[in-house]
Amino acid sequence: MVRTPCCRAEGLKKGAWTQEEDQKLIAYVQHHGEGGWRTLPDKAGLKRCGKSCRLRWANYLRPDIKRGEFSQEEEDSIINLHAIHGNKWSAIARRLPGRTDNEIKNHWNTHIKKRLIKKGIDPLTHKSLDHSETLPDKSIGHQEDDDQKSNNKKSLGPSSARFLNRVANRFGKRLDHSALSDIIGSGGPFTTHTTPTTSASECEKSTSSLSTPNSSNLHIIHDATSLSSSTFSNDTSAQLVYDNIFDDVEDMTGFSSRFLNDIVSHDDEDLLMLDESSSDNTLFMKELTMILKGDKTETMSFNDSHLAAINVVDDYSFEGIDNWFG
DNA sequence: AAATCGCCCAACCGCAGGACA
DNA sequence: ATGTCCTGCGGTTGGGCGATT
Repeated sequence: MVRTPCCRAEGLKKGAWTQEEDQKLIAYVQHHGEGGWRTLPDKAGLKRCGKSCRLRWANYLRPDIKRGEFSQEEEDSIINLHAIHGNKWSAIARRLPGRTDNEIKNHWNTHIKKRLIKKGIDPLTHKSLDHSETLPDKSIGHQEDDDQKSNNKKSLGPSSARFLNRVANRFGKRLDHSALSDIIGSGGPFTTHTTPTTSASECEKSTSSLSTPNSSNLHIIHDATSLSSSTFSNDTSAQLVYDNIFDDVEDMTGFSSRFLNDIVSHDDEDLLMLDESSSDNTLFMKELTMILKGDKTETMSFNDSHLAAINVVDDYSFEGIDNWFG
């Protein structure tokens, strides 16, 4: 396999870094900050290409890097996150403080992958390698076969349920869980089934904009990580539901459709742009709360009660929000 | 002791996409 | 609208090193 060098310039060093080079790089970054990698080597007196410097810093020299063995907890997280994100190592790394994407990728390829295969689990699909059954492994994530997908959709019922799930996920990331439960009461979708899965990744960026409905009863949570551990269930079977939900946008109508499309189709943006200071936000949340508390609910079980109740609301129940929205 | 094998992981590569002129 | 620069990402490589023969 022939490769062209990443850096065209002659005389640039490649391969392992020396201590001296490390020191130069550290000193430069500490003084000037990260960035400007292209010009950094010259300024720092390094005979390396900028890319190499960036990699060295990001994967090895950064002060916040946690070195050493991966804990069991970290490995579990990696498996779960891989089930959600696939080989999106940077996305996984963002959720494992102190670990780099490269480190996680290496650890996956050299340890976890093999271990999963040994256990008879396909590391790609997180399913049993013999295809006879889906393992009850907690790392099972978004990749399912079509049959199961269609079954899930079937049992899910009206599109509004999907919509509500998404709303629950979306808002659940921003709102204090217990506060919301107080409003909605037990059994509401916020109480048991919001998960740090797909929606968590969607929300990770969205939390930064803090376009949060305003209410004295609703507390904004800024830290998505804490939400992952405390606010949301670890029941990954729920992830399956949500991922199915997220796949299905076509049959949405009216408000839910617009709402969903906004949320679903733009992972990188927070399009639920409600002005934090606006009283409309409170109105919106009241509407939403009323719907979530609505009489027209039914309990839905999923896959032998992997899931507890999810409130399902018929589409016409969205009329209020629909009108409000638009 | 020397040769070979296999694993690990730091580093490299090409590519995609955003920012900017 | 286009081209260039720059950064970040995921896939891959290859050197180091311990284990085995």
